[in-house]
Amino acid sequence: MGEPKFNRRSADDRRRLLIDAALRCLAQHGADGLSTRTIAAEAGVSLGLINHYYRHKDDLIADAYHSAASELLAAMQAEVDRVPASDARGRLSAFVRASFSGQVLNPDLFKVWLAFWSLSTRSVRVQEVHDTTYGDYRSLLERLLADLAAARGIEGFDARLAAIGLSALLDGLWLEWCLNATTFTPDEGIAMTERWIDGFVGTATGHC
Amino acid sequence: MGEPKFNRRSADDRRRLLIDAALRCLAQHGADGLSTRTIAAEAGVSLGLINHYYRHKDDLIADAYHSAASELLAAMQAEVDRVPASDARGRLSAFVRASFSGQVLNPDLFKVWLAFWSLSTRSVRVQEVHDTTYGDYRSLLERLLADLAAARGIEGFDARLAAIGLSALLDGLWLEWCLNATTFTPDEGIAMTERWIDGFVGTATGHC
DNA sequence: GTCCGTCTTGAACGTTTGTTCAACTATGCT
DNA sequence: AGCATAGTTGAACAAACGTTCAAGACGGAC
Repeated sequence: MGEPKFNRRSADDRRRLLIDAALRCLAQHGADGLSTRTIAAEAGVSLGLINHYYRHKDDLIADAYHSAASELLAAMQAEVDRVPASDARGRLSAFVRASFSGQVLNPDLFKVWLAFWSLSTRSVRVQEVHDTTYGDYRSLLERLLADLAAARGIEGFDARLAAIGLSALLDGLWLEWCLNATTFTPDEGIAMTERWIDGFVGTATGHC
Repeated sequence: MGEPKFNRRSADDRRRLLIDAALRCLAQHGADGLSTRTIAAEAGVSLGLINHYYRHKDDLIADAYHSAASELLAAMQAEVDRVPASDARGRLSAFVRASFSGQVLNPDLFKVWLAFWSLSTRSVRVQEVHDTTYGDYRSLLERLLADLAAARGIEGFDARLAAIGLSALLDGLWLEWCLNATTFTPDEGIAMTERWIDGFVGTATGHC
C-alpha cells in the first residue's frame, strides 16, 4: 500500500547521485560546509549509504574531483571542436572564450576547486587525480599551441613551456576574478590572453 | 621558589605570538588542521587565551592574513628597492626573481594562502583583508610597469591591465608549481615571466 | 609585605564531526 | 507465496570542535 521507504539502485547510479550531491554542497557551502550528513541530505539518502559506497569521505571527494574535472575538460574540448582543425588560431580562441564563459568564471566553481586543492595537499588519492586531470588539461593546450606553431611554420617552438605559461595565465586570471570580480571584466581577460598568445607565438622565432 | 606558571605580556606581544603560531599551524597542517587547541599548543599558551584576545577564531585568522600578506609585500618591495630607480626594467626583474625565490615558491606558504582564500569566501572580514592587501600588491606592480613604460617613452600604456595580467601570470605559475613542482623549474618560470614583460611592453605601441 | 587588578588558566558545555553496525526492507528468484 | 540476497536505514559512538566562564595566579602599586 504505502510508498516504499527507499528504492534500490545500481552502484553506478548511487555513486553518481552522491558525487553530484557532494559537488552541489561544495558549490554552496565550500570546503568547511561539506559533511557526510549534508551530502546525504542533499542526495536524499540516509547517512549510512555514503559509507556503504565510500569507505572514507575523502574517497568520495576524490571521485567528485575526477568527475568534475573530466566534465569540464570535455566541455572545453567540445567548444574547441566547433572550430575546424584547419583554423588553429580559431581553435585556441575558442578555448580562451570557453575559459571566460559564465560556466567556468563562477565563484561557486571556485569554491569547489579550492576544496579540491586543499585536499590534494593532504590526500595522495586526490593528488593523483589532480596530476592526471591537470596533465590532460595541459596536453590539450599543448596540442592546440603546437598546431598553431606548425601552421605558421615556426620551428623550435617549445609547446610544453607555452602550455604551462598559458594555463598559468588562464588559471591566474580565473583565480583573481573569482576572489574579486570587480578588478577586471571577462572581456578584458579574453583580450589579455589573446594578446599573450599572439605575443608568444609571434616572438617564438625571435623576429616580428 | 618554583617557576611561575605563566608570564604576563602586553596585548601586542600576545597577539603577535598567536598570529605566528597560527601561521605555523597553517603551514604544517593546512586549513583543516587549524583548531584553537592546536594554535594554543603551538604558541605555548592555554586554550582560553585565544578567546581572550580574539572573540572568534576567524578574527585571529584575518589578523594572520593581514600580517602575512603585509610581510610578504614588504619583502618584495625591499628586493625591488635594491635596484636603483633609474633601472626600471631591473626593478621589475627583481620583483620577478623574488616571486620565484624559495621563500615564496613554497608549498607550505601555499597551504596558508589556500586557507585564507577559503575563508575569504565565507568571512567578510577576511574578504576585506584580501581586497586591501591584493590591491597594494597590484599597485606595486602597476607602478613598476608604468615606470618602465615611461622610461621607454611608450604612450597610451594601460598599466592597470598590465598589472592585472602580470600578477595573474605570477599567481598562476605559483599555483601550478605548488600543486605539482615537477611540471617546470623556477628558472623556467622566471624566463616565461620575463618574456611576458618584454612582449607586453614591446607590443604596447603596436610596433616592434 | 600585602593587596588589588587583570592576565591567564583549564574544566565544562553543547555541537558537529566521520565512521560503525545491527536491524530492516525492497527486490529477484525459485 | 515465500525465501534469500543485498541495498538501505538510522541510532549509536568516540573524538574533536569553538566558545564560555569561574577560579587562579602573576606583578606592579602602595
